[in-house]
Amino acid sequence: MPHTLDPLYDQLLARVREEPGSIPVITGPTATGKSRLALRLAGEWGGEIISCDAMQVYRGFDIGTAKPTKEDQESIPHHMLDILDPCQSISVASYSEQVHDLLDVLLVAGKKPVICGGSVQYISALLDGLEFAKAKPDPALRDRIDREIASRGLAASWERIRQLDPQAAESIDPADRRRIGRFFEILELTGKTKTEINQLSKIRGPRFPFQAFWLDWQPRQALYQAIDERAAAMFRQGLVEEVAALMDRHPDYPDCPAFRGIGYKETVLFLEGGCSKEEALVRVAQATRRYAKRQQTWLRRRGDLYPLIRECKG
RNA sequence: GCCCAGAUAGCUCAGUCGGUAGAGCAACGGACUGAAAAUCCGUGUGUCGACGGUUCGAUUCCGCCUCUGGGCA
Repeated sequence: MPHTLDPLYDQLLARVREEPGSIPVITGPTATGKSRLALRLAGEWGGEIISCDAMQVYRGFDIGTAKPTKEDQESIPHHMLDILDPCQSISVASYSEQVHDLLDVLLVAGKKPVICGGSVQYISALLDGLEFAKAKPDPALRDRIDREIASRGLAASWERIRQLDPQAAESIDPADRRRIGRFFEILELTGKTKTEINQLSKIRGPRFPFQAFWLDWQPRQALYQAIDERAAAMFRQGLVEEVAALMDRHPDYPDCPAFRGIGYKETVLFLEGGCSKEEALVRVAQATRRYAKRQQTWLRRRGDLYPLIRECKG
């Protein structure tokens, strides 16, 4: 099992020492060992960890999100964990705002932050210094727009985007309900097209001197194996019990974003009698593998990440 | 031992009234600007179980063999 992270840690440390003023950012697909690396770095430095994970923000969602343990959190201060109830939602914009504010505070206090997590869109927003324009989503509006799209038809809705904003139409697939909806949401909220809004949310470059690392395993098959093992371990550690308790506490769980996380939606399905426990495990592992792949796709196109690759043989 | 049904992509299967084949899932690649662990797009050559026969031509029809499932002894 992964005790071979030592050489990678040495690389990490060496790079970090070369740029003393920088803020290390450790990212990569799930189950690669990011947290361990971050913990060790922060431990050695007396630093504090800022989690970059869209699911670990939820209180009570521990096993399925592979949240750092109580002991880890006691030994090293962690931020951005357990800040929301499962029915609240988080977004790139609010995440990056909060982290920017947090970084200001920590740096003034002379702390050494280490950012760590696999929510690559959030990481990207930080590294690029995206400024999000005021187009704050509104659930009621969203609901109404969804209904309108349903009655008008997806194709017709997309066609309307093409007329209003040809440039946006190019990056929105005609079958992408979510983005088509978001387009009209932005339009109603701001009176502007998506392209206009994106120009306002321009990339101004990072606000802090980040130094980003991409932790990954080679070949991908090895990572998949680790993912399968971790999924099984989550069930052994009591994922089902955790989810059952959370469902009890939140009767409106079907509408809560946290219950849509990997490991949670499958376990909910099992608890509702929709599949066997074995089937649920298979699905969790599968969804996690797909997720890891999407994370890699995202990271691959960035040119500013220092790779920390664990080569797995046999 | 006999009878029946199968054997086709990594998996589950469809199909070719004889002109060498296609779905779902997986896998792989990609997109992403306030839901992102989300949402969505693209990619299908595989001794069509083995050997023989019929045929211009067999994965398809026939024979035989092997294996699998079921039934009868």
